[in-house]
Amino acid sequence: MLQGQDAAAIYIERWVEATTKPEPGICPVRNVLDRIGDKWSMLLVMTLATGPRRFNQLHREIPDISQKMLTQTLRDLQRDGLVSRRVFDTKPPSVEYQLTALGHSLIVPFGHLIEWANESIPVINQARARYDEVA
Amino acid sequence: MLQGQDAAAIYIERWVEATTKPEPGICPVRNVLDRIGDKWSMLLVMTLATGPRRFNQLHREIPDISQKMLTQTLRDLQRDGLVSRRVFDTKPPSVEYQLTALGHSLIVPFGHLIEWANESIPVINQARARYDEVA
DNA sequence: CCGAATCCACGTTGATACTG
DNA sequence: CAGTATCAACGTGGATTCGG
Repeated sequence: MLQGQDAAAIYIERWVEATTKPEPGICPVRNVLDRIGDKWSMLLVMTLATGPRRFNQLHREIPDISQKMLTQTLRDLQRDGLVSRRVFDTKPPSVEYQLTALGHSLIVPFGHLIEWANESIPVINQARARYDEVA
Repeated sequence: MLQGQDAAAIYIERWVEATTKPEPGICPVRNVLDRIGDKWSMLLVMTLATGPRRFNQLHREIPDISQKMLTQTLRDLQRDGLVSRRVFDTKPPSVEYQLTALGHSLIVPFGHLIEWANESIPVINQARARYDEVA
């Protein structure tokens, strides 16, 4: 993993590399950002990070999400290969969701962002206060 | 910076730390994710990463963005302390935008995400193809 | 050159009701 | 238990027009 103050240059290169690919559909960054940026995906990923869950179990842990969005977000995550879905034909049926290896691999880079958010939020709030007070 | 296979546990802790704070407004993660996830913020940040730009200069480099969203996104970034704005009262007026130290500090953790996106996009596309073909 | 202001189309999300 | 289906509300972003 890269370190140091000028590591930024490397990341800028990667950004260019990622955003200039004329790949199928749209660029890798937008694909990932659209998922990460949506309202529930990362909350689900981080919840599943500690172990598999069943549908209503997830719903109980995250009461704010609607049933529709829980289903939809899980489908999207499954489609992207971040989450796997196993059906046990018990009666009544039971479905278990868990992170795939790919899903787990997202936690570390995402964690760096969380870390940055935690460290930076005081500065951000300060900047916001200053900005708002002028206006 | 943390490494290794079980670093995930640390990041999960940080996630909990960040999401359980009953801070002013909403949690740090949502604040940061809302910015990062929007349509233009990171594109602007990465464009400004290589040096300051003037308004129309940015507009020329990113033709797809509307003037409204360019202004609005720059305002939001400025409010969060990620971008600074300097006005030169020449005639006609000229305004220069550049990343702050905080803005620059975002590049590295964001870069990890880009790196993940670049590495993972083939797997993701594969997963999507498999998912779609069943349906 | 650097915006502000307005209007509107669209996608995302939520609420509610129903089903195997 | 684990969904689907339908409808409505809301916010984001784009197009356009105007101003200092």
